[in-house]
Amino acid sequence: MLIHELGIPADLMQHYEQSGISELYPPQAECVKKGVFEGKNLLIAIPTASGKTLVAEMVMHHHIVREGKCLYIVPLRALAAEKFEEFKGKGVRVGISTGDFDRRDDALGRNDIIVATSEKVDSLLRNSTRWLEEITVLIVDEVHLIDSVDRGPTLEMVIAKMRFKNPPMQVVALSATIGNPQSLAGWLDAELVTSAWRPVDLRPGVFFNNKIFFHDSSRPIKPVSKNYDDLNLCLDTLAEGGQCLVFVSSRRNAEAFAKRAASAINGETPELNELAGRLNAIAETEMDTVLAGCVAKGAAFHHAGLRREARGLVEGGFRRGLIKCISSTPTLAAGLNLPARRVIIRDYQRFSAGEGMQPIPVGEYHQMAGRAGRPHLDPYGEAVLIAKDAGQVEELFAWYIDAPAEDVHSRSADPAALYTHILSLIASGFVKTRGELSAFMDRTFYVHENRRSRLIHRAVDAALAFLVSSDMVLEVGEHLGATEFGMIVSRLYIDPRSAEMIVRELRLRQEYSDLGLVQLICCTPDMPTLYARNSDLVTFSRILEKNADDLWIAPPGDPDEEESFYRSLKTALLLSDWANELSDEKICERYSVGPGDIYGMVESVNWLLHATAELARMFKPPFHAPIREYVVCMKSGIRRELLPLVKMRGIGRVRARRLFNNGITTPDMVREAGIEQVTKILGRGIAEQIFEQLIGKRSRSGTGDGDPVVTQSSLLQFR
DNA sequence: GGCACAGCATTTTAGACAGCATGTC
DNA sequence: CTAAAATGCTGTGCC
Repeated sequence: MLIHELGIPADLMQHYEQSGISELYPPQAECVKKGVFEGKNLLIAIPTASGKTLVAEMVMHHHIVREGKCLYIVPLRALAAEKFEEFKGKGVRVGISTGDFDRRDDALGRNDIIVATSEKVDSLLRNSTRWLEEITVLIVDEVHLIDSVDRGPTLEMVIAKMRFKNPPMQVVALSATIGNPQSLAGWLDAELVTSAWRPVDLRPGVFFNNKIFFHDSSRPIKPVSKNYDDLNLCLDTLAEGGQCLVFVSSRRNAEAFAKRAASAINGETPELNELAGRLNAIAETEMDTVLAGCVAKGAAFHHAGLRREARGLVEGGFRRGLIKCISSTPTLAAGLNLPARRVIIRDYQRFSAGEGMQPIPVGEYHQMAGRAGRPHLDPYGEAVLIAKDAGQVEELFAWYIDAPAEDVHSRSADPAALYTHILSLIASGFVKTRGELSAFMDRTFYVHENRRSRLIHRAVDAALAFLVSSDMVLEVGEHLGATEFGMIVSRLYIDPRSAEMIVRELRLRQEYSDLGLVQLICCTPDMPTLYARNSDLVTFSRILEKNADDLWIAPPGDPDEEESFYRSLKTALLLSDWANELSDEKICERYSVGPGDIYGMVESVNWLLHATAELARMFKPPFHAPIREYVVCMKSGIRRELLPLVKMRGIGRVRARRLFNNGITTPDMVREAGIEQVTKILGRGIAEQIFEQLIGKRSRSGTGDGDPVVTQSSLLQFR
C-alpha cells in the first residue's frame, strides 16, 4: 500500500518521502485496513523493528491535523528521549516528560505530542493534570510489559485510568509478539494486528563445533581462537564487515569479553583513539580506564555500572561504526535501538535470587535477537545462541527459536502492587465509594482475564485495610476519602508502606541524624539496595557498634530479615560516604559498584529524601529543615560546610571543596578574594564564569526581577 | 623454605521508574 | 535457598 492513499497532509507526506518511505510494510497496511485512521483501537503485536513506530506516528499526525492531542507512553527514559528526537522537527510540537528530564514542563500541555514514561503519566494523573483530558489518542509502546511484576500494574492502571477519564479516546497499543494477543486486545476493545513479517531477513541459529546451524542450512566459522567460541563468532562477523552485539549474564562477563575482543581486534584508528580519549577524560575508576582501553582497540562493554556519558559514548561509537563489538548485560536488550549484523546470545541463563540460574524468557530472547540486522544497511541479520554440547543444539532450537511466544498476564492482583494504586484511585478522586472502587477494579486486565476476581478483590480489601489503619484513607460508611496524609503520599508517588515506615520512625525519634535518616530510607520498599556479601559482615559489625547511636533501625531478631537489614545498611553507608565527600573511586572500590550505580542510588535516595522532608513538615516539623539541607548535600555529595558554595552555578563537590580548603567558604568570600585568586584555585574559565554570575546576580536582584514561574505543581488541584 | 598446582570450598550474581527545581568536572 | 562460574584456600609434591 502506498502512503499517498492514506490521506496524510502534504507537508508530512514530504517528511516521510524524504526519509525514503513511500510504501507501507504489510503489517502497517494491515493496520490501515483494521481502521487505525477511523479511530478504532488497535493492538499491534508484531516483531521488533517491523515498523510499529511509523504506524503510531501516522496515527498521531492524523489526530493532530484534526486538532487532537497525543500521549505516547514508553517504559524507559532513554526510549522517551529517543522517541522525542524521532517525532520532533516535523512541524508538530513535541514535549517530553520523565522523572529526570522535563522539557517545557509548564507548557507541556501545549504540545501536540507528549512522550512520557508510564510512571510519569501515573504521577500526572495523580496531580490532576488538566491537559490529560484533552488527549485524543493514547499510544502505549511495549504493552507486553504489563506482565512485569514490578512495573506492570502501573501500566495497567494508567491505561485503565486514562480510558476511564476519557472514554472516546483512541488507544493504539504496540507489543512484541505474544502468545495471547486476543486476550489483551479484548481488554482494550481493540482490533488485532499480528504478523511475523520483518523488513530485514533475520536468521536465527545455534552455534556448535565451529558451525552455526540455521533452520535449513549451516555456516562454518573459522576457529581463530582455540578456547573461545564466542570470540570466533564475533571475529567472523567483523571479517565480513559487520558489527556484533554479545549478550552475557553478568557485568564481569561483559568486561571479560570486551577485553578478549579488544586484544583480538586490536584495530586502533585515530577516531577510536579520540573516542577512548574522551572516555579517559571522564574516567574516575579502574573500570572506566579499562573501558577506554578496550574502546581504543574497537571493542566495548556496556552495563548499568557505567555512567550515563560513558554509555552514550559507547553507543555513539557503535552507531558510527567505530566500535566493532559490544558485550552487554540486558541493559542494551530492552533499551535503545542499536542494531548489529550479528547478535550473539552467549548466556541464555541468568541468576535470579531464590531460583538459581534460570533460562531467560522467550520474549527476552526475541528482544535480543531482534537487534540483528540494520534496516537498509545489512543484507540480513543473524541471531546466534551458543550450545555447550551436541544435544543442546536441538534443545536451544526448541526452547527459543521455534518456541511459541509467551502469554501475557496481569500482575495486578499482587498485594504489594495494590497499596499505591488503591490510594491513588481514592486520593485523585477516581472512586468515592467501595462500590466504585470495586467497579473500577473490574475494568482491569486482571478481571478481564480472570473471570473469578475474588483474588484481586481480597487483595484490594487488604490494601484498603492498611490504608485506613495508617490514616491515609477514611472510610465513613460506604464513602472513601483520602486524608491530607494520604493525598500527600499519593502525590509524592511513594509506596504507602514506605510512607508509613518513615512517619512511624520520624515520630519516634528524639534527635535527628543524617545516617539514621538514610538508613531508614534504605529500609523502605521504594529504595533499591546493594547486594550484601559475606565478607562485608565483619565491617558491618564494627560499624554497627561504632554508630549505634546514630542508626535508627536496629538489627532484626529474626534471622530471615537479616539479609535485607544488611543490604539496607550497606546502601545507607555508601550514600553516607558519598555525602561525606569520599571520592567516586574509593566508593566504587569499597562497595564493589560502578560509577553508574552511585548515580542511580543517589537519584533514588534523593527522591525519597525529598518525600521524607515533606512528610516531616507534617509530622515532625523540627526535622524538616535539616532534612531539606541534607537533600542538597546528598544531591551534590558534599558536607554541610560546602552548602553556600554549591549554590553557585558551575560549582559541584570537587570545586567547592577546593575553594573551601583555600579558606573561601561563601560566595561573598569568593567575591572578596577576587578573580585572580580564584583563577589560581579553579582555573581561568571557571573563575570567569563564577564572577560573571556573581556580578549578574547583584544587578538583577537590584532590578527586582523575579516573575513567578507557573509550573505544573502550582496548578495542583485538590478535591 | 618457597613455589606451582591440583582439588576442593566459598563467593558472587541484570536492570531502572518516581519528586522538585535548575546546572557537575 | 536455587546453580554456574570465578575466585579463594589448603595441601601436596617438587626443587
